[in-house]
Amino acid sequence: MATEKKLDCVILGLLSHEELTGYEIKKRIDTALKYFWGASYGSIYPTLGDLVTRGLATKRIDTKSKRKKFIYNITDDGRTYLAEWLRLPAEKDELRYETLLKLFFGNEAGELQAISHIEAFQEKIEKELPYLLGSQQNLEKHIDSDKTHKYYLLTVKFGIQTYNAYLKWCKEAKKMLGKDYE
Amino acid sequence: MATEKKLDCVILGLLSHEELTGYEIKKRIDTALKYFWGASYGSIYPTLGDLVTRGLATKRIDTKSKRKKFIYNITDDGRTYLAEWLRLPAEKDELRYETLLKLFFGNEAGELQAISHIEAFQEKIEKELPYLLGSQQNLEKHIDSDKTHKYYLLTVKFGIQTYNAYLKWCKEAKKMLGKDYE
DNA sequence: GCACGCATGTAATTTGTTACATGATTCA
DNA sequence: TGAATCATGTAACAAATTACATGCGTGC
Repeated sequence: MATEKKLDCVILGLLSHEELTGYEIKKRIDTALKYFWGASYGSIYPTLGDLVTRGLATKRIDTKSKRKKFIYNITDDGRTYLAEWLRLPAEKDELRYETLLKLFFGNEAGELQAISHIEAFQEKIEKELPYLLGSQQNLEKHIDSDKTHKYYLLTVKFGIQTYNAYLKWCKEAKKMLGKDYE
Repeated sequence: MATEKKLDCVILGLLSHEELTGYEIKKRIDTALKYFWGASYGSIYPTLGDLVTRGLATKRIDTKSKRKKFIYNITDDGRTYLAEWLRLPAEKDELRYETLLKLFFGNEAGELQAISHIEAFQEKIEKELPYLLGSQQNLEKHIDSDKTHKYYLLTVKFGIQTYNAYLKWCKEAKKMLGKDYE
């Protein structure tokens, strides 16, 4: 992969808003960032250790809860590092859709198979869209309670806009493949 | 990465339509597949060697051209392997947009920086869209000359649909960040 | 004569996933 | 009591990028 690691910035970004455990970081990534970023425990915990070593975050044992857990905080150096990265232009926006790959080579497999790939894709989108719409509603309701909400909302709206475009394309594509009915 | 390698299928897919050299494969990926897939020489050549070892492709020296070059062909086993993969549902459609990441954490950097990220994104899209529109025109003109064209067109239309949605979002996003003017 | 595009490949390095390993707490 | 969720981490492995290394052909 070697495109320059961004997980450290992602984690610092999350920590810039609130202190979190590794487990909570994973949850944030799997919910709020889900539509445009991903990461596994196998990369989160080592990166967290790294950030502490580099002085960009601190780790402390939680005393309040009964469970053994470690709470991470961003340091001033961490904030500087994050700000620096945020200032730089985005290097890479990448889309990797296996569905499109299978469609591109669709002639080898025939129309029926192509249609079934499109329908599977469509179902996935239709299932996820309601969550995005829910997020939008929620964020719009509490837009003033926290300054970060506006930025979250921006990314949610991106998801909604593109998902609607996907659905429009699905219909068009099925029509092109001879599925006019229904 | 470990998500199960797909480059072998991508290459077989390209070879299913015509015989190609490694160099040409790279070019196809950088043009036709550009909007939803990518690969470098460092992965293409080793994979090509692999495919030959596994009997899914053959390699022969080109005698016609003056340059030293190797032409690859798909075998019957290769076609079977490709068909098998095409039949299976897509496992992963992934989007990784650094722009959205920077926007999500935008509160740390402020509105002006957020706007400049959006504008950079918008410019990139506006620059690429004409190529997609050109491809669309071309493919629609010659849709009947080759059965594969219909499938290529499908993916091009996907790109156009999503890029237009992106542009719509850019406007909306800038408005949300207080850039009403212009 | 020289720059650009054609053409092939390898090695080091990066980054990340998956699977494994472990164990506590909460709730039904 | 047993399942689900909370919680942390490591090790083996996979996949791909970047940088390096090399050299021919063509057109200006």
